[in-house]
Amino acid sequence: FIFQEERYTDGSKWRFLEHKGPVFAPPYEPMPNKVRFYYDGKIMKLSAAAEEVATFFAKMLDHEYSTKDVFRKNFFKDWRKEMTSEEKAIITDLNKCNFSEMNDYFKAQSEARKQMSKEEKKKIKEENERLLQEYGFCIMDNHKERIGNFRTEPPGLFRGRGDHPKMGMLKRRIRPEDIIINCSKDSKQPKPPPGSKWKEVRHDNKVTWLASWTENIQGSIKYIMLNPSSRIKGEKDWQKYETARCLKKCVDRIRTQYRDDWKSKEMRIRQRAVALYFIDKLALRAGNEKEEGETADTVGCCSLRVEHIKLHPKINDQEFVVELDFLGKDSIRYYNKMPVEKRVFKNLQLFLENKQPEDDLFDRLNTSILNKHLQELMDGLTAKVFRTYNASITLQQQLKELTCPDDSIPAKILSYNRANRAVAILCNHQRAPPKTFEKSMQNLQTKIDEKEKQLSTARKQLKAAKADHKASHDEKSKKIEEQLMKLQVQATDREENKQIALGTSKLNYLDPRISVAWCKKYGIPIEKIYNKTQREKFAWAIDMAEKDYEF
DNA sequence: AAGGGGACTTGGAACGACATGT
DNA sequence: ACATGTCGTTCCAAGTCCCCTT
Repeated sequence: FIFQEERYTDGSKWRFLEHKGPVFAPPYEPMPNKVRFYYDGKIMKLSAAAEEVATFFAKMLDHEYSTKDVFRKNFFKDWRKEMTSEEKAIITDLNKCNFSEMNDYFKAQSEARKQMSKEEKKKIKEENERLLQEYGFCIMDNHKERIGNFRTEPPGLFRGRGDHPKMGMLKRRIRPEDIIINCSKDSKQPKPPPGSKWKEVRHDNKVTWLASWTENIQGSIKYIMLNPSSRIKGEKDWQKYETARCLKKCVDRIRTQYRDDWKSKEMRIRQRAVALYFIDKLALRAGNEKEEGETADTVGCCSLRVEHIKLHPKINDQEFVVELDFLGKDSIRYYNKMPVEKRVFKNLQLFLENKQPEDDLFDRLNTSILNKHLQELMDGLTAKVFRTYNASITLQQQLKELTCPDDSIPAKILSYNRANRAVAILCNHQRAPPKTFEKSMQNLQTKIDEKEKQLSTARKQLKAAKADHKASHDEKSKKIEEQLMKLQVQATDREENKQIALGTSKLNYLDPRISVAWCKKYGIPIEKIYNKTQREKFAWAIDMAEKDYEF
């Protein structure tokens, strides 16, 4: 079995680790003299440090970010820290700053890049390939593995998502002195760039990362880790789905228990049981507490507040309807209105009693309490396992329900995408409709119309041919029919997918063995479902799953 | 139990390369 | 050859969960 050979029992992740360290962002290149900055209408030459930060803002001039108050305030504050005392004395108002020549310059640069000749583009591509070959791989135990991100993040302005209090702050440049290297003692250690030193070199084989640094916005640690195709990531992924399959075996018991707990005398147990019901039924995230003012105000299950929920004893013929409306991860809105069991409803009414909108719905619960309880119900069980389990089981059920054995391959793939879509909707994976959506739908419709015309012409010819007892045009009609059907399927698929993002569920929630088995069962080439990168990530599953695999 | 640090997974958008049609 | 749309890749933020300290 592919993972067994290298598993360690003592919690260590590897015995040998060798790599070249990260690639750093290129140094700042000052603006050419002809590109000027104006303050209050007057030309002003900036010091290199101040100019660099100014260019970060200039690059974002066309973005909505740069008009937001918080963004501008944070930027200006951090920018001033980079100025000389002379600059600081003059530049006191961001509204009097004119970055437009810098902005034009970057636009021209990007245009020039597009206009480069084939040879120039090829040269850049080769240089990138060389860098990848040199720095993009490491040796972990006996394998050469691809590194996920071998570059440090370049400096720039922080762009949080949603209403982020830190948007616009300066993300500082990462230097070798910020980097902790992790590798094995007996490996050839990476060399810092000439004239510099690493912050530290350590040999910790209880972790999987190769290098790390502390980022200055939140003070959190960033890592350089392996690519999803690596053994270490694949094995972890496989384990994740095995845990979810474990839940499948005992989910009935757990559901019976939490339904029972809705009647508990203890408030904390009732809250735990209702929260778990939400996590199971609605696939909500756990909802850790967050430090106020440090991040956007978003919530998950355990951190839901009174203001996020409405109870309707009766609404449009339905009883006991719960309305949830809150911002979840990445400030994506979750909105759902659904009937629940009477007991759940009554409990929720109880939890809401005598509370203010900003109070916690589950005031006797947090993720740590919940996960401790889950751990007792099943080894390795945590809140997120429910999302994985419900996503994967939904895919499997939907595939069973939607696939018609006699359908053509495109029609079967539409069924697959619809099953995938059911999961994405469950997990609330939304996207902004693509900017070109309407137009591309129109184009597709034009193609369909043309194809229909072609078909009717071909059919007329066929009739004529038959009347003449000549050779049949039947083949031709069939071919056009097939093309038409393909286009129609494509249109349906695209329309249904307007605001749904399939990628996240496909990559993180759906046991790939379900898809592999489905492909084998219905003779669909795996390339139709997974692209090259995805096939590399899921190599273990492609290797493992037969057509009768059951999640 | 509270709080913070650390390691790892999950997430949508931006970017850029490539395919396709003209 | 060029423009345009599509799709894969990269980016890096934002979650989860565990562990340690107090």
